[in-house]
Amino acid sequence: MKIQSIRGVKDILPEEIWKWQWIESIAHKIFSRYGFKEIRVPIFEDTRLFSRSIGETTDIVEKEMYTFQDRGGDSITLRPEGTASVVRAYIEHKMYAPPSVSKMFYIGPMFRYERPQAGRLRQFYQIGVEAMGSPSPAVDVEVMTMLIQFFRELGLKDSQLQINSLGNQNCRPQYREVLKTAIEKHLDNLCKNCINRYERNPLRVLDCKAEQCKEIAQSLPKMIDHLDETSEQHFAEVRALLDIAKTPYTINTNLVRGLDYYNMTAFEVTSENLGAQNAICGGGRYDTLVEELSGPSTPCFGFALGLERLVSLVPFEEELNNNPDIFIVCLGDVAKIPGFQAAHELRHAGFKVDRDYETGSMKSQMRKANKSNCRFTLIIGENEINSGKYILKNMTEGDQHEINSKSLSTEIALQINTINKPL
RNA sequence: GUGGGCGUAGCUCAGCUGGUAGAGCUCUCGGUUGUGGUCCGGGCGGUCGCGGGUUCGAACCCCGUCGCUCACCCCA
Repeated sequence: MKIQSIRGVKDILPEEIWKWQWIESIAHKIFSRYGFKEIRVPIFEDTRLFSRSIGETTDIVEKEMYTFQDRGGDSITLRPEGTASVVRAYIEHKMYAPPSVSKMFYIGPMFRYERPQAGRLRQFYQIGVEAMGSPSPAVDVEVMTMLIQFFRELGLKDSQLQINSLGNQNCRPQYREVLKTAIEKHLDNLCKNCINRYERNPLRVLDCKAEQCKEIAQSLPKMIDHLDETSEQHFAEVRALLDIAKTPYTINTNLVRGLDYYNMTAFEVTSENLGAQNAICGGGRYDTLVEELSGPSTPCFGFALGLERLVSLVPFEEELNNNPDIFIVCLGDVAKIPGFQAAHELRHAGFKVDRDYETGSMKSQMRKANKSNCRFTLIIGENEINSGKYILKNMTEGDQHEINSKSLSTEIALQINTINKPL
């Protein structure tokens, strides 16, 4: 029986891995400008870490986690998101000790048991950013601005930053009640899901996609009209700083995050070119999570973005594929050893070298050289071996030169530098 | 968990009201000595997802099954 990959997972093949590597390198570059350093945390954790942080009654915890018992009988879960692990590590390593803010990012796979669809896999990759230790709105704005700069650097055009405020423990419970009473009047006209949400998580009614609910949601009281003084002040400063940074955004009063730990600033970046799963990035402030996981009171701000979705949006221009500098063509058995030696020498001299391991006709080997997208082909045959002069062919121009086989790498470097731009 | 669409060559797909399978691309070989890309010519390649059923006959109709995909839910 042929074994194939598990439902909802994907191989990232060599021919497209450069896209991922490129995006990741830009992330490193931009994030480091803002003082963020990478952290690598385990992909599985004590199940309780996620149920406590994400929220017992969220869909993720209730029905989407890959949870199993290990051989010691402990309940283990493949991480469905990254923030919980970073917070756990932050507490475990007492990273709150130094007086500065801890700024970290991570890149890696997450796991959720859902039905796969466009832009949604069971194993998917996220880049996440966490700034831990400051309540300042400047942190919110720096992180969001960093994100926008990252997207710009990637060449993304159609993405849109939406922000909202979710208030804090002070004002949100009150708002929740206000909202429930308001929804109650419309119960007959809401979709089935929203009737359910009314009880469990009334804020979710606000971002329902059903037409009849959208209309009703417009008329419902807004969180931002029920903020307490602290939240109100914070939200105002966030907007002011976004303006100063000239970071474009829109306020979406119906924006709600799906994880329980968010408060105050919440945001999403969406794109129309993604299909139904149009959120490319989501995040916000989570000021109480560290405390809830038994750490010291630590206000934080963070986001996570979906790499598969990002890869599908980035307008990759030139192929940054790792093509060989030189492809070696060997003619006949006499050229086998000299070809091997040439490849060896050139690689040690720092060239990217590939070759054909079979000794086919020259035509077929030249075809392979062409397909490899190499810049030069080194031809070694009986004549070349006898004369001690190999042939170096420029594959873009078509011209060729003799190269002394005794000083291959230095002569090739010279040739290449004089007739073409340096490798 | 619920619904829609789809499984035919390595890839993208065609195949009429049932008559035992086709194209393009790729690959491969060649177009006189040892030179790629373009062009021209030849060739390789498919138990039509799998299992049943109807039929003289099934890629096509029916049932089941597996897989993929999109959407709902939820989320990145």
